[in-house]
Amino acid sequence: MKRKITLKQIAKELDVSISTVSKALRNSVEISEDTKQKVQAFAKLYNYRPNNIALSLKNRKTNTIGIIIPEIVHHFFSKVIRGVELVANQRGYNVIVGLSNESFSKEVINMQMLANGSIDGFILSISKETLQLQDYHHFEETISQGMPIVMFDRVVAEIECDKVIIDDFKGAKTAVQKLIANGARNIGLITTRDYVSVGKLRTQGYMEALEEHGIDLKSNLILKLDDSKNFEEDLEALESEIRVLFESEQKIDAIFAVNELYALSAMKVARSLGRSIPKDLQVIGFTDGVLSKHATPSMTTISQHGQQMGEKAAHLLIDRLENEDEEESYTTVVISTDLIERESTF
Amino acid sequence: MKRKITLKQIAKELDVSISTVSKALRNSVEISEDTKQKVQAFAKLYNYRPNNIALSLKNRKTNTIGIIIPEIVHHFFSKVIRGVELVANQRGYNVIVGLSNESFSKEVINMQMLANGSIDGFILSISKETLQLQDYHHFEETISQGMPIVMFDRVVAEIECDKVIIDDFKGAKTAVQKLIANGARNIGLITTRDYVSVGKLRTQGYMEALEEHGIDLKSNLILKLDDSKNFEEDLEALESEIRVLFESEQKIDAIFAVNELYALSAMKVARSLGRSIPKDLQVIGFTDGVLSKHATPSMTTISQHGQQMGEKAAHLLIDRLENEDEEESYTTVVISTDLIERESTF
DNA sequence: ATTTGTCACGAAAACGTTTTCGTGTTAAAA
DNA sequence: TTTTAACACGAAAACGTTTTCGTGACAAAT
Repeated sequence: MKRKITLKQIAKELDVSISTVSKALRNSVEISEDTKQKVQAFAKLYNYRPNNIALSLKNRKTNTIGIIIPEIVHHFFSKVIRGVELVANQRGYNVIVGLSNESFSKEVINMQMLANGSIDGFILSISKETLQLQDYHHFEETISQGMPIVMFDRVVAEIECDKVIIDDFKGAKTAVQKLIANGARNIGLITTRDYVSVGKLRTQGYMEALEEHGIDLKSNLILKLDDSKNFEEDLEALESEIRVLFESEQKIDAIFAVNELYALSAMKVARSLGRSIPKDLQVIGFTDGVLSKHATPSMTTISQHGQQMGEKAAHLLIDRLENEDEEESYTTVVISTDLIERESTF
Repeated sequence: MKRKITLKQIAKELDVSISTVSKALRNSVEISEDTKQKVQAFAKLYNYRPNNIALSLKNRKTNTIGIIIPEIVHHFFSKVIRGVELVANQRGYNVIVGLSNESFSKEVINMQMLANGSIDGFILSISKETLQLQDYHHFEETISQGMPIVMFDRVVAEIECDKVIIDDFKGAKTAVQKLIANGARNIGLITTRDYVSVGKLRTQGYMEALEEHGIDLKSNLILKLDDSKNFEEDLEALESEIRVLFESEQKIDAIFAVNELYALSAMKVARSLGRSIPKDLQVIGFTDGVLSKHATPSMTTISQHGQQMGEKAAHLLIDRLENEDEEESYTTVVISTDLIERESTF
């Protein structure tokens, strides 16, 4: 139950000044070999470690980065955290997490809690509610106080900062092109309402792929779901919406879904309607998830490379932190997606 | 790019002392109404917030808790984090995460990084390697320095601290009892080697359930997998081990698996061998996961209630932090498991 | 004998707070 | 008029570091 030992205690014990102890421990030339040895031995014995908080205060630098995400129980986001933690640790930083739970106010509060000196910079992905409200003042405020932000995945053009995204447009287009190449002509799209930028871009990718192949866009084949509903908790609702799509559009021969759950549910519903996958219906999802991999049949997906995004975001942030002044220009890094072919397509 | 404003700056600007500003902001009776108003208005205008680091140093309290887990890309652990974050935030604490990646040395290093003043206490689940090495000196050291630890899920009797666990023994027993009640008599067990405590307990629960029903334990029905292999990356290996079990023990009519992946793979292999679920084979897994829920057929499981564990752990830790002195007795909280019946059993 | 220089160390400031303890001013009580 | 009390505020210490700038002792150079 002994408290951690401090410089002051070592100094008193050895009958030298605090400064001498500090210098001795950092091997300063100002201190005689004798004293150094004495101090270092004592410090080792008592397992002295400099107090981080004191250092943070003195250096005005915490060596800690804050990450704010909408949800942690989510394969993609936890992969991002893993990436961030990995490079943060490598480069001597800690990671402190805040969850916005997709709520604007929790996002704001969490940022305020951390922005008061606890961290040196943010890595974040914007909550759905914030995207809907389009209220970004907390980001602007943070940045104007000299605290850098790196946004990933869900970003927004209005805020100038470093960003790490995937090419949602191109990824979606690739997926749909694949379906077309495999012979599909009536490709359904299961997507969300448009306020989340990534959903919008994926929808556009879908449309462009169709157009390039001279396939008319049929709005009946597009199912726009209200993403504010928590379908994870109410699979019934999700599946019944999808069922309606399949029943009213019998000729659908492929599905592109903007996330894993939608794609999986589409497979499930299709099978329950007696359609076999991929023979009668090919499916591609957009995700990084575990469901696609372990589903039966396993699902072809567009991978998001969450960990890589996290790593890149961390590097961007730390680079900026450690090159004060430097160039003021912000970069947007695009992580390329991959088409992971599995059993739900030919 | 203006730095955050400090008490000192406000004081200079308003031509009063730092103490006056501090007191005015905290509504001290020592300060006249006039001055209070003036100071508070100014502070509001410049969006003053006390610097957390300075407060931490002064109060010798960071209001931050550290959580060390073996892996974040894992449904159970991310649910625990969510629980921890939830109550931590409610009670005014931040959460800083460290990942041990199942490695002893990373666990030690991570704890050292955080123990030097960055946090007030730990919540952690022990890495596999640490459990194997049985080297717990870093926990003892941390505790002896007056920093409380709460362990969850993977705990160890040697260390005295608060713990949050589930009743692995009883959960497993319940699962097997259910299978027996459903008519199964040749129940296979898919488990891990014994060094991870939870695996051992679940295995014991399996055995006791059999014994109570007078069913002989046949060691041929038990598949012990080497958990150091990363089966998530090598499904083939996992499935082929399970296939061997099924092929050599044709009479198996039920499977109890100690985690989600094993259970799911068992279902997959069984189906590929032409057996239908649950008619020919019933399956119960032990988990909190998303795979069980979304599998086809969906899987009956013993739930671990990860979020609840996280919440409880956070409460235990914060209670201890805020009731210094108090009772020195440590408690072990057992979170009850539930049998979640789905389609893989009758 | 005086100056110069090196050596080894200590004092103090600074980071941003909170809090204890004065202290000068004014009004009320003796 | 003198003592007391309330009032409103400031100085300073403390939390644990690092770093700048002295400074006293002693040896070498003049």
